[in-house]
Amino acid sequence: MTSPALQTDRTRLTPRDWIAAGFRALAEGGAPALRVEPLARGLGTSKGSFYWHFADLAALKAQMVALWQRLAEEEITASVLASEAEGRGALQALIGRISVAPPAAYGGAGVEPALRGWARTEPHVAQAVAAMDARRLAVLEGFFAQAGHADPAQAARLFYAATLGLMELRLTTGADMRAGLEAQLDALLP
Amino acid sequence: MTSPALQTDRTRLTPRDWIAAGFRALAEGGAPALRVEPLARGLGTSKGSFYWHFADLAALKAQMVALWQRLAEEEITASVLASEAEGRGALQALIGRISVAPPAAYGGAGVEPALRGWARTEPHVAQAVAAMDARRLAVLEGFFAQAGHADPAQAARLFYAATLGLMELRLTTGADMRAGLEAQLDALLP
DNA sequence: CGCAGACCATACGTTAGCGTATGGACTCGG
DNA sequence: CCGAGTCCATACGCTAACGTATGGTCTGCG
Repeated sequence: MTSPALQTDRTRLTPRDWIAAGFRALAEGGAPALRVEPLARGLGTSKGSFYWHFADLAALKAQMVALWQRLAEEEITASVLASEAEGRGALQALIGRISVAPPAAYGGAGVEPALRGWARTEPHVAQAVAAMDARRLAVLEGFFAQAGHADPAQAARLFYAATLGLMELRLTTGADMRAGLEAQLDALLP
Repeated sequence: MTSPALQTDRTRLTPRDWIAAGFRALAEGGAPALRVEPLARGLGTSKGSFYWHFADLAALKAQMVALWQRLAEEEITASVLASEAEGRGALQALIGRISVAPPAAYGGAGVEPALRGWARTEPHVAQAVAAMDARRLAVLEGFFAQAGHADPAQAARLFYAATLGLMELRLTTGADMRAGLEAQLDALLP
């Protein structure tokens, strides 16, 4: 990457460090864990650092949402481009991407559900999530149409709903994401 | 019902009133909205009343979780009993129950997603949700087995995941719960 | 070397909420 | 009518966090 020091160099912090810490806290403890002083303690620093890099807590939250939107959007375009395959092959490629826990270094696997929970309290986040849902559904619908499904919109809704649900179930029961998605695809594309 | 005054009689409050208010707040603003003084303001009273009926905030939360467990369990047994039909008929009856927003007067439609979000921060809730997931999956598996599905466990997982996902999507896009569930059933039982 | 700016620590003042304590008010049986 | 119990209001001390203000430290550049 182009960043000189991607993680902490033990002394100076960058805004990205705070954002990464924010995603970790979000995945761990949900939206109420996004507080300045606990984050600072977690990073072994003080809030003086935080308020140097950010105007206030809302600024960090806004940047987190913006980053999530960028990453999720990149996931979509990457999926579209990577799947030169037509029809079913594209969907299987997509499954590979989804089941591998997208955001990786930032956040991790639990970010998406936590962010959806966060959306319940902050309208700004709710709007971002709603927009992303619509976006993803549109792409999925295209895939299912290519694959020759009779009702691509319905199939997209079901596939996406199952994806969200399996994410949830991975947290309570330890459901296997990939196997579930493949089975769902088999059910929808007989 | 057997309750003498189910809602407020404008002066005296009961524990159930506080619990109902708690579910409304939970559905509205998520777990962080479960605070004593805001709840009191919402009920037009003071926290003196709250601490008369409950030892502390944890007590209210515990009773809320307990009540949710009872109601959800009743939903399950009602579903099992109500569906004297075998196989597919039982599942269709179940869809009718699910899509109608179970908890009704308490809470409402948004309670389940909010509670799942709440589970992320409080282990007590997480355990209750995990147990309920396992319980529901077991019942669903039985239904799919009766309906003659080849892999009832997988089908149950997918149907339940789709249900959870459609709940989520109802909040962002205004997805139609019942139609989605019926379509999912068609996909799983060809 | 020495200063300027970037970065962080600390000490405030303020707010929101928790739980307690204490003193009403209202009700009902005697 | 009156006391006992039920239910609520208010005031208090406490804590955690917010955002500000101010000073300290380090680093590179001139």
